[in-house]
Amino acid sequence: MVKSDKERNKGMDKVSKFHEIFLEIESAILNQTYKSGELLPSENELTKQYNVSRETIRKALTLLLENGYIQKKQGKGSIVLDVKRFNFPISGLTSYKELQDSQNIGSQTILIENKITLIPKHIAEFLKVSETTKVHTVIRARKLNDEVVILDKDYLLTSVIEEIPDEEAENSLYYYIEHKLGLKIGYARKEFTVEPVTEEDRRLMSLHGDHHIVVTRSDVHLEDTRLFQYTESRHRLDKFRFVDFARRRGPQTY
Amino acid sequence: MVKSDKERNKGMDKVSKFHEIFLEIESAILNQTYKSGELLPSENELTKQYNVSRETIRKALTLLLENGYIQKKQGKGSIVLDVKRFNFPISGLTSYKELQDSQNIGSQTILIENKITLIPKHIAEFLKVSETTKVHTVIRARKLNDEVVILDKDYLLTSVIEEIPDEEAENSLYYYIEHKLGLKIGYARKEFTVEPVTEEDRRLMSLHGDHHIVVTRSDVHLEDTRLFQYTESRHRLDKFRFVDFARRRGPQTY
DNA sequence: TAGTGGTCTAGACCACTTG
DNA sequence: AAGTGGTCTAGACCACTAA
Repeated sequence: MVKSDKERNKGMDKVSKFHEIFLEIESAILNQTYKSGELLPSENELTKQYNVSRETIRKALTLLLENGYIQKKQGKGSIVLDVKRFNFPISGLTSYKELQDSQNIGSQTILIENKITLIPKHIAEFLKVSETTKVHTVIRARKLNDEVVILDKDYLLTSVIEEIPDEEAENSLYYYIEHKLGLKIGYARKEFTVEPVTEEDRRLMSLHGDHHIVVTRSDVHLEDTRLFQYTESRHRLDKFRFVDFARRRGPQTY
Repeated sequence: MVKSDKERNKGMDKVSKFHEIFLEIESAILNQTYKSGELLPSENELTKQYNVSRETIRKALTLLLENGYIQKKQGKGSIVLDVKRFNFPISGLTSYKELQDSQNIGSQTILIENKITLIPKHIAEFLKVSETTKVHTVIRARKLNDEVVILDKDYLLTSVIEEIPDEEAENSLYYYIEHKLGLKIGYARKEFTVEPVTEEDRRLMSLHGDHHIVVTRSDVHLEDTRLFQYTESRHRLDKFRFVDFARRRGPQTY
């Protein structure tokens, strides 16, 4: 018996037509079925190919646009951009483990600490939560070629996430949260700065006499806007790289 | 005589209904007319208020969502996020001058160089353009409290931009390009790294014995996808800060 | 169950590009 | 003039939330 779409996609994440079409065209661009510099089929053409309405095609194209795959031009068409040169999207919300997997970098995670504590005072202030809030404090060192180049310090609210097994912390927190707990991650605010190294950095990381370190801080929220995580990720200067695709939001008003 | 919308908006940038509605609601959020944590009126309600169709309201809300103003929740409504804490959008494509204006920081720009040259070899390779390409080389130092903390090196293709008066370079290149030349900036790819300081950095900037510097490189394209600018912006470590709003694109496929 | 947002449609008109 | 993308509509059905 043939399963209906709904049955087949039970528990899946996105089953909308426009998202499916987005994924198909994305693959075709990564495949080079559609080559950089060329035009995609017109919206009317895609409407016929996929047998959907034009607005549905347009939603799919909007996703491609936002993710830097195409540029649209009125009267002309949708031009495929050169996506090969920046084929790993470090931008957006992506965890360390996901990055490693997508880039196949030989690396290793060492779990240094995983315990429940009161939230550190300065973090409570930053997040504007009570100082009596309890959090899982998870500290992990990321090794590359036997050197610790990244130190991740995560604080996860126990009110949202009850338990964190060591095995999960050694693998991927986001995988655990999304796939095992079934929570949906929504958005985050990130801040990048460069700061003097701390005594802890010197103790836990393989710093070659560096005096500074790149620090990224973020507060991560679920889709229902509940705050659940504060992250501080400390990167050795020579191993830090951040790539972003940015679209002009229209001329600013001066 | 009353002017029609089209006449009134001659040469303006966006006159679509959904964009107007976006701007109005954005102001209302910044005004605190809609307060953080509260719900916006429902889509049906907004449909009546603005006398437009629901899809038009939804386009406006999508803009608010992407810019971090709201979070939508099916069955619930659109929740206004706390936007005050991060009220300057460093993310996206924003020029130095625009940032200064929006933050009212007392600062000064010194034009060090503005001349037409052949494109430097390493940049030609990076951009995959011919080494015989001619560019405006614009080098500017950004002073803050009498210290040079940022060094901007811009290379603009003469094939797209014929002339750059010194006065414009001292003000804002983006303002000149968009408002005086009428070109439309589309998108850019940015890369952030930390690198050892060069002899030029030492000569032109007020470095206090720092050994490293934050470097952001980007290639900027027009809306019609033409490449027109390569930028290298060098920031003193203690003056660098980058803030980003990121939305999870849905669980990654492991 | 009523109200919310999420998706989708079929059609319309407009602005822009190219021949 | 023909084809492209940009905007907008009115209506439909679905999935989720809260009472």
